[in-house]
Amino acid sequence: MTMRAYSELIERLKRAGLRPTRQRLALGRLLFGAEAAPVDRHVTAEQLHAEAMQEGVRVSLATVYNALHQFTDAGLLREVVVEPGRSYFDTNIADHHHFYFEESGRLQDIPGDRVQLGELPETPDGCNVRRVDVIIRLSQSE
Amino acid sequence: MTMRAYSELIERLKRAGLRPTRQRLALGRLLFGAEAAPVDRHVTAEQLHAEAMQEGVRVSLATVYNALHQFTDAGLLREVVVEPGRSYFDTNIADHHHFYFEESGRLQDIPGDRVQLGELPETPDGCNVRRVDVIIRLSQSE
DNA sequence: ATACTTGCAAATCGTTTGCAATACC
DNA sequence: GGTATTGCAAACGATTTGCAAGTAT
Repeated sequence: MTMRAYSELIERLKRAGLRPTRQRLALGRLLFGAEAAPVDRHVTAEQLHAEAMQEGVRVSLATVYNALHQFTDAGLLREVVVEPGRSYFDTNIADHHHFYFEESGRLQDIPGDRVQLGELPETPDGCNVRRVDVIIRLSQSE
Repeated sequence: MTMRAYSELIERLKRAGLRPTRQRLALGRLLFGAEAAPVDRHVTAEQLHAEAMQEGVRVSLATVYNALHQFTDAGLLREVVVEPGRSYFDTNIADHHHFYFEESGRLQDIPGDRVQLGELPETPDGCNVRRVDVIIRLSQSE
């Protein structure tokens, strides 16, 4: 990770009101760093924790959960629920949707402009749309 | 519940390869019976269990889970996941989508024809679409 | 008679919490 | 120094499992 990317990450955290601690920096690097940047990631807390451990970063699982939720609240991540009891955190925060591979449990992004939603029913009174999630569930055909 | 509806339920279960036991009949009645039929229901296992108990039907929670999954596998129900750690079972198995009220945790059906999906990206090789879920997340705007 | 179902209680899973020790500003 | 953050281990809620007892065919 370059010096520059590093200070950008620090800035990003500060702007979100989060102290740039060792743990948050390490997790942030894994999620948004140079290696990860071009790829959109869909990680569970457990996966990210394992990845950090593997790199020799000492972080507790509880802290990973904390960080993921704080990043999500700050708009740096988006949470996607596909199955009961499994939450993915998506590094792609642009408008987009998902393919879900039932066998492998993998998620794959679909750019927002590839799915057109027709006229939606008017939203019930006193409500506004927070988000529209489209999940296309796929299974092995053969 | 009428005699006729009752035997239809028995038939329905048998066709699904499920023995029409006391528990499955009671739960089936609550889900698909005359009282419930016109309304599309979105129940959690706990809710259905509570409802059964209230009616004086003795069923264990484990059996409710079993039945819900068996009904789902048989295509009598559809499972909808909106939040980590909460699964709804939907008695509406027609093509349709959902409003989700974040505050109350309530689901509301949207008829399938009220949402038009434009050209979807071609599905990856060797895969077919099992289902497309559209969830419109709403929050109180006050 | 046999195979399928059930209930119970314990186990499991992913996630959250309480709190003392620690790191950041 | 004061507040935010961390780690740990225990708590948690939802769901699942193992197994002995009960029920449908």
